[in-house]
Amino acid sequence: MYKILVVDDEDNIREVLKEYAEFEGHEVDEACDGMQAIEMAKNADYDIIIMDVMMPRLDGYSACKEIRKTKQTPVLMLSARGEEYDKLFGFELGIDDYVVKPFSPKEVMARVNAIVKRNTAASPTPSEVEKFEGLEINFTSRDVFIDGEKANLTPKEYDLLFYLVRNKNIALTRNKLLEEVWGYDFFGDDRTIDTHIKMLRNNLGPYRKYIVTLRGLGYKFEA
Amino acid sequence: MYKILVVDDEDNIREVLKEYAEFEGHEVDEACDGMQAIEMAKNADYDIIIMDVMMPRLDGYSACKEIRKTKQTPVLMLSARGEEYDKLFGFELGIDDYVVKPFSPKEVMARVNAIVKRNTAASPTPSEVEKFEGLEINFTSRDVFIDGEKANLTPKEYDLLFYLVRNKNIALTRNKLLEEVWGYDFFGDDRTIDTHIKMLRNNLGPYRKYIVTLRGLGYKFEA
DNA sequence: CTCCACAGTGAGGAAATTATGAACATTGCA
DNA sequence: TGCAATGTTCATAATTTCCTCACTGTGGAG
Repeated sequence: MYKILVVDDEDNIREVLKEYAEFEGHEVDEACDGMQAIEMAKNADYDIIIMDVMMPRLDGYSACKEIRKTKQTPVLMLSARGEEYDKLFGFELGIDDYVVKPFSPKEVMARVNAIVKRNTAASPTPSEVEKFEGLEINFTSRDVFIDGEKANLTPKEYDLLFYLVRNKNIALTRNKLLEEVWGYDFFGDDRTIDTHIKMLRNNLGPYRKYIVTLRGLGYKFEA
Repeated sequence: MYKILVVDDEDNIREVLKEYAEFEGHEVDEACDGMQAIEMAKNADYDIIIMDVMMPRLDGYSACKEIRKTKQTPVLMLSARGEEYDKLFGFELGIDDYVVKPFSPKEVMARVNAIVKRNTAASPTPSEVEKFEGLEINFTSRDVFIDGEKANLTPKEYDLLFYLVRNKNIALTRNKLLEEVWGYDFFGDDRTIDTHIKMLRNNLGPYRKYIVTLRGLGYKFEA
């Protein structure tokens, strides 16, 4: 899912792009002109900005130039035919790509995907880590360390722990856990959860205290 | 000055591009089809390859795929109208951009400049050699040394190892591996991965320990 | 204090997953 | 074309993990 800013003064173009992008599961904000675009781009982190060249108040190139002063957000330009000079100009400004009107939303989204992919591929995935005293959980490498020592959890134990931690301080019913960790199609014994909780607790050593039993309800990871 | 390889079966297109590029001070080689392009791309380091999609003997996509196995040379595709699906396909293959025929040489050169600029500016030389004890991996020369001795890996084994190492300490699912190493269009058996992991491990000798099995998930290179 | 519904535990067979070897298919090349 | 190397599939073996179940422990309502 990307966060996309669509900037165009024509309502129907914004609408078409927004619809298509949301259909693909992205989140879309809109702006009507360059000034508004600058404002919005500064206040939020977009994965990409799709912007028209010709707009009232402030054109796309100037807006791009201004935005680039503070953010490296990739920009895909929409331009009318016969603006070749401007295109060249655009690349120098650091525009990532442009599409000539009229375009198909499909083509635009294909380019959006290409650009964002290119942009994010370069950064080496910061590992996601949670720490609670000597209990360290690394979601990226799928490691759990207890006082510096690597715990040897089974797949279900990992899944269960990860789910509990991702939802820390939230009361989780047995049903919820079964559904989320075991899958909606699991129709097994309730004791199954208890058993895995037991194993998990054993594996967590002194940090078993974080897993709290909620009598009559389920469990909770309390941090 | 860039070193450019122009690949197209139509003489006049090659000629026009060559002329324009040389006018801008670049050095241009030519190839008439995919096979020839692969050959030339392997024997020289181009800053960019401009390649037609439709060609006799071997099409542009296949050639691109093949070239990308050994080199990271950026590729700009030339395609005829009405190949929208292929465009999408192209981006997934790692094509950097494409231009739809008929195009103006000026537009093509603008994109060439943008791509080469992007490629040389954005990449702060990711370390091309990785070492783990006596296991040395050279991404550039595609060599693997084990205690100073060169390992004789098959192409797939290289690909797999390189991908694992490039994503070291990240839990990789089987699907992810299939998608990234085999390609999204591979619809084969999951056990295929296991087999290659096995061979890779055998080839790594004492350093097989770096490849960790994540039961229920996939594998990980743990350094 | 007693009861009892609910939680914790231990163990073994069932089930799932991975490792491996070999057959088979494909590719590249002489 | 035929050989050699590589890649894929598949059946089987080797592991590991999961689940069930009977039993024990326990908190708190009454």
